[in-house]
Amino acid sequence: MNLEQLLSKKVKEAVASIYDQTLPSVEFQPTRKDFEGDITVVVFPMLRYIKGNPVQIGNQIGEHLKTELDEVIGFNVIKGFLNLVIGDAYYTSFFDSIKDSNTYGRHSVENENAILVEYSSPNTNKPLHLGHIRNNLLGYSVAEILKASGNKVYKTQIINDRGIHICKSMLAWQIYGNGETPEGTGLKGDKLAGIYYVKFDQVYKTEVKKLIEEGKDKATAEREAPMLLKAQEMLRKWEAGDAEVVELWKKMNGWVYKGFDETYANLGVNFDKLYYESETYLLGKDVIAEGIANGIFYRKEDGSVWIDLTEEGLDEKIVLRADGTAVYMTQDIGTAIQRVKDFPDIGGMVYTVGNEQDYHFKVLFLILKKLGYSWAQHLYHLSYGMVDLPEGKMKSREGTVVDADDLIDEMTNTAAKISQELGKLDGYSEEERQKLYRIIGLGALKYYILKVDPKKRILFNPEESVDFQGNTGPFIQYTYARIQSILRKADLGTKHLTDKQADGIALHPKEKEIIKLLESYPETVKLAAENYSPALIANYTYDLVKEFNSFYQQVSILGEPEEKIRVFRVQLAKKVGEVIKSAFQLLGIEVPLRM
RNA sequence: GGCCUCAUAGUUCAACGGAUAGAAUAGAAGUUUCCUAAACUUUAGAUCCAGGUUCGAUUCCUGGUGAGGCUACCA
Repeated sequence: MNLEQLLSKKVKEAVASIYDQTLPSVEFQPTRKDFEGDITVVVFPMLRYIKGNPVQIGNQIGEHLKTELDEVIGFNVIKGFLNLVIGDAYYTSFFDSIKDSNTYGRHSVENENAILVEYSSPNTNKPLHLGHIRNNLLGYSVAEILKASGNKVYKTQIINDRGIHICKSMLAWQIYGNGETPEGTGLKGDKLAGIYYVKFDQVYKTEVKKLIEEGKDKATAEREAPMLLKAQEMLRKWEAGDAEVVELWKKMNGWVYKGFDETYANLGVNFDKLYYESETYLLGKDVIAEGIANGIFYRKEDGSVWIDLTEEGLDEKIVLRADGTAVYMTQDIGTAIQRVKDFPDIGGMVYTVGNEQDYHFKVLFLILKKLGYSWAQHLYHLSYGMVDLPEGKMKSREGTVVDADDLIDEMTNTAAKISQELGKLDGYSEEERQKLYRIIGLGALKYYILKVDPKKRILFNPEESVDFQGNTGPFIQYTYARIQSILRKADLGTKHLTDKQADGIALHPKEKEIIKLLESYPETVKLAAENYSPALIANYTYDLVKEFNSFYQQVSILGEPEEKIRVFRVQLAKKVGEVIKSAFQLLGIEVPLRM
């Protein structure tokens, strides 16, 4: 039983014995810094059950707690807030109970059902960009947080490897590529494909312009440009299984996958299972037939199939075209069901997709619920805001994108520059340095993106880039590195304090704050999982680090004359380091031994 | 037009309906014989507007204003 549960029980007892009333719950909050005390009971909500003056009630409950519990050594009441002072002994013995745990903050698997987390899901016609980075970081981190809070997780992505947009880059390469290959040009495969996607658009636009000059109206010109007609022809051939087209498709996709794999490796994300749209795009049609039989869907006169969601406040939505081919929705219904066939223990799914698709997922989830799948109750759209540049929206066709690989390199270079200016890495080999620059550069980028609430848009200014000071990844990494330095010098060896020995220590106020923060870590992980929010973990870690830095500045850890206190402080520093590392793992950020 | 999201110091972010709205940056002023100064300390500065709900509203509701998104037999 933790402190809050214990206090909650005792407060209820107090209310029962003094006022003969039953409280359903007790509200706590950490005591504000400017008041004396460690944990605060909010009396106001009790007024619904107990008539009286909040100050008086607070005093009576406080008196009761003080006599009943050794942990509570004092209290004061201000307005409706009962501030409890908790003795050092509680914190030292709590710390003793967690200091040797290797898995502190990670909850053991308690849910039989697994959660499938989908993220990334790129098109295979162009390289990954900044928007994908946000998607990948969010998806990966949420998967890690769900794991840490006691869920089995499958990470997946669906690769959009078919369709007209894929044919566009294939076609442009076929016409203008002169047989270029990644090996021949030295370009990453995804970059090469991306070049021809842009090329298609240029040629297409020129053609459209020419047609308009020849007197066609805009819509007709856009529809009849030869380049587009050729791409459509290519798609028909692909769907018919034309050997030449399929081979080209395989070749170019192969290049792109290789390029993506490199970017994923650099970014530190991975997947347990891949789905390819080319293999799943026909799924879902049989479900539509079933749904028609059940009266969930209906067929219009032209043969197209729809669902009426007006009762739920939404529109009517098409689920199958008049010609019997699938739409996006059909496929998504089909793949969701397929995933549960592949992994029967799936009890829920998380879709990491940008907020422009909010409506789509609302509809998708509703349809799956109507179809009666039990897991449909636990679907979550991890929706995130766009990453904007100062000039506005990124447009891949116009080449105004921030490329993922370029950005990672740029961050690494900035880290190297700052690091060299500070000149702390004497004695490190070039290889070790490069590795460290990468850890720091990526740490800055990842933290910068993950600390923001996913819903909100991010304005990304490549010039100003990302900070390395203040509430940033490197700041936290730096603190971690300093702790490691302390541990190297402390040579703790076999020295350990027992519960009893530690009990005699008078805690520095900052130490108490640090232990309180450590105490709240497991709860923070749970909360982050419930809210699918890496930002909570990021901000928690920052609080912990800030508190530790402030402590570190005020007292000497290794220089403390009294052995007992020195050992305790080193152990505390060690634990802070472990929690930083653990929390950063949940964000997918590495932590350096030195920097 | 309809629907959805967002709006907090100059800037970037916080705040289960709780106390005097927290940080960071940029500004001003300090702290290195000592465990890593990528640090620490001090200082000034903000809830888009108008109503409502209640002991209490940045948070919930209504109406505005501003920004973005969705509103395809595209994915």
